[in-house]
Amino acid sequence: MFDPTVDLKEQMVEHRRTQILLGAAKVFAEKGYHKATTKEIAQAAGVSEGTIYNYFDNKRELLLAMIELLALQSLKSIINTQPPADPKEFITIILRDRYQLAQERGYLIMPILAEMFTDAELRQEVYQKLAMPVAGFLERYIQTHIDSGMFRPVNPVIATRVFIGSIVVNFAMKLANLDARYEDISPDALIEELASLFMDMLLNPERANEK
Amino acid sequence: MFDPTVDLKEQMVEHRRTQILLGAAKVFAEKGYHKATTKEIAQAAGVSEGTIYNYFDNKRELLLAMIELLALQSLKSIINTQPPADPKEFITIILRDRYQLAQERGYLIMPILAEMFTDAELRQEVYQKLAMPVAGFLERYIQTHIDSGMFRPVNPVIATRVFIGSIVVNFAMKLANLDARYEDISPDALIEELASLFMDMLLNPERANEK
Amino acid sequence: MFDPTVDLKEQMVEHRRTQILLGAAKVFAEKGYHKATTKEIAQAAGVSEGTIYNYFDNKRELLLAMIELLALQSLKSIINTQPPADPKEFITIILRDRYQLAQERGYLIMPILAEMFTDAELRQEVYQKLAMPVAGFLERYIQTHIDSGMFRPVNPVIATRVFIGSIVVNFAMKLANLDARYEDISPDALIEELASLFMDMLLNPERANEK
Amino acid sequence: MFDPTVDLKEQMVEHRRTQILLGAAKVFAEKGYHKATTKEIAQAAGVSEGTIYNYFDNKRELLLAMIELLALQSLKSIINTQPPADPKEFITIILRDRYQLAQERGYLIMPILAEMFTDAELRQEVYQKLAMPVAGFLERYIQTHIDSGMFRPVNPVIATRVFIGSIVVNFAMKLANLDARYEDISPDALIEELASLFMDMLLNPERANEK
DNA sequence: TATGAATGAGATTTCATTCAT
DNA sequence: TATGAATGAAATCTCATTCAT
Repeated sequence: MFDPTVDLKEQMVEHRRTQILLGAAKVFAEKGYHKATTKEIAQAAGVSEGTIYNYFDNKRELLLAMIELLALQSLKSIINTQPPADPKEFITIILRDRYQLAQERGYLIMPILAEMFTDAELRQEVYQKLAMPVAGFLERYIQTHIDSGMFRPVNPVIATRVFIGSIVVNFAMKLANLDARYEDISPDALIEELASLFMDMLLNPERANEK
Repeated sequence: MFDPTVDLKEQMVEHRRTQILLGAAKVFAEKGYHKATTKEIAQAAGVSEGTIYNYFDNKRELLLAMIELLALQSLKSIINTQPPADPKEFITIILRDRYQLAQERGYLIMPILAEMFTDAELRQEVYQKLAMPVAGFLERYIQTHIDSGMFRPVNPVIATRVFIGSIVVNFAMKLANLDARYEDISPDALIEELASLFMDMLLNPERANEK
Repeated sequence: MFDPTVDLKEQMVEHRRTQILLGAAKVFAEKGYHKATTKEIAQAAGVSEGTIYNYFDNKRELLLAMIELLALQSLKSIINTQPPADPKEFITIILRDRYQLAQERGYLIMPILAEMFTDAELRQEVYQKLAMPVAGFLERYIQTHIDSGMFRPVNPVIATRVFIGSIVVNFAMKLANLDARYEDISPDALIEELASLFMDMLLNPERANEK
Repeated sequence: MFDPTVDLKEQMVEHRRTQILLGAAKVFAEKGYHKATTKEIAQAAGVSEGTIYNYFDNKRELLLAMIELLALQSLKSIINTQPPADPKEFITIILRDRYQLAQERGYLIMPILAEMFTDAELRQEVYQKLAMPVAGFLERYIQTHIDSGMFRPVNPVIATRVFIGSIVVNFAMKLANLDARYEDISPDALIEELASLFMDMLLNPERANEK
């Protein structure tokens, strides 16, 4: 039996969840998870405190649900890209994409990162859902190019984390206003420099001559 | 006039502060800053709750004081080292030293890192006191070797953050048991791989021939 | 648009505020402001501790709100009275009214008076809201009768405070069981004696002959 | 056996008590009894916290002891005065004396008065030791003059409290900066007005002619 | 289902008092 | 006797969660 009201209902529930989640994200970003109160979240989401508990078991579930939300947005862009043949060009595309994501959604990820350091379960969750999909994609890309002889025989797992750590720290520096010298580096210049460094790190010098 | 009791008293005060700080560090590491209660901290430190407030103005000061404690321990080893002539050897020494620090004092830094994402003032504090001293040292080292022609003309500020980001993420992976594949990589192998990657990234290929 | 629920809600809020305020008054009267705990106040008001803070920002606001409550009750009776022509009769009415107020609401004013000696802001508040309305009324009354020649040309500001000080101290003596001799003076006798004293103080002897 | 050291010791003990008491008075006056901490009192008195407890059982004893101190200073001047024959002159002397006392030692009496409203035992203590000696003296003075026919046959107990209440409230107004109009009344003018009011209240009009 | 007032456990912090030196 | 560090009970206030409407 086909019951269209079920779908409609599900849609409405999903819509409410997202509405609450976005309210929570806003407040988490401003105050951090612990200092955000459910009252503030309710206000930001435009619902009452009680309603939050109709859609989420407790405050922590809001944080966990935000991971899924982020994962969705984080992967959408990166995975579907058809990699260009030139690795530097590809890395530049990825850097641009991640920089944009950091700029637009950085506030969403900050409270999650903060809690990761304390909460082992959350750590697992974030690693599985947010980090691994991207990391795995990069690992495979590196491995492929090692096999083809274009990249040096580096450890792709480690090299991927070098890549991730480098961009996380550098983009954080650029966006957090902690070091005045980053103000003099344009986003494009930063991306170009990082891409160059990675290329020098990865490209097989023997093959480079062929080019 | 020489008054030895002043020194003695100061020593005792310092000792008590450290005792309380270590208790706080223990509980912060286990539960995170926000979920750590002053009652637990007092227990862990072996003092009463009231005593904490004879040495620190409030709970947050415990976190701030931990930064100083860490900064002291963090810098002691790295700065006083007389860099060997071979850059790879030098970087390996640094990596080994940081790995040991991460292993031994990682638990101290986790709650601080967590709060950094929420607390802008703490962010500044950590950057000034913990990050910059090490980063500045590396920046100067890189600059010197660029000037001598041994390193490529990279941006030393960015390259330093690549370095820091890479080791933070890789050491975190190794120590946090998040990815099973890191169990198969020995600390030495990890350090060797990272050193190699950095060398490839930094060494001037033209000068490399001279060697 | 007419929305009767707004009024209803406001009424309920007002009712709860009063309920809590009366609980606080009870405990303040018994123990004084500082020794009264929010736990006791909550019990006396029949609500939980948390509920107090849904209606008042902090403990001190309870004290401040009590001033308004008192001011309302204190003024209601005195101002609306149409003064009789005979001053002694009028003063007797006022004394009776104040005596009754002291008897019935004295416990409300004691903790406020106590805090006045410490808290400059409260002092201002009480003077503006409690003392001045009554004092101003008396001052004007005295001035009018000076102008008409019935009262001597006394300073009405000072005379009013003589009046107020006299009845505060005498009624306090009568009600506080501090001096056994006041037990032998009936309220009516006390009021009559005070009225006589004030009349002797204020009446113009030259006009008195006319009578 | 005569032992001069006992006296010396007692003197030193008395001196220390007074030293501590004056420190307490200072802090009580600034912050009120409840907000004054023993640490502050110790500092103000120039002793350690522990030492306070060698001379007083607890914080409250400091307040009780201050009553004795005040009683001593309060009575010294008033009782030993040989009353002049003219009542107005006498009352003026008393008013001047009390005004000076209020100015100089008002800060000592404020915290005591504050606690009186809460603490029944203190109320008794203050009434017996501070109020009654002065009140009794006035009562006897009034009674004597009633007997001699110079004063009306007023109730001396009540009239005395009228007197006390009047000067307490008026002097408080003058000294507390609560009412701007008191700034325009000089102390002498205030005393003169009060003396006149009391004379009108008390003097027997029949005898007044004799004068 | 939505509301938001009520709850009360629990957190931080203060401070009078004690007591070993 | 003087000290002042240590104590820990107790106080105020917050806030996630519940539940009657």
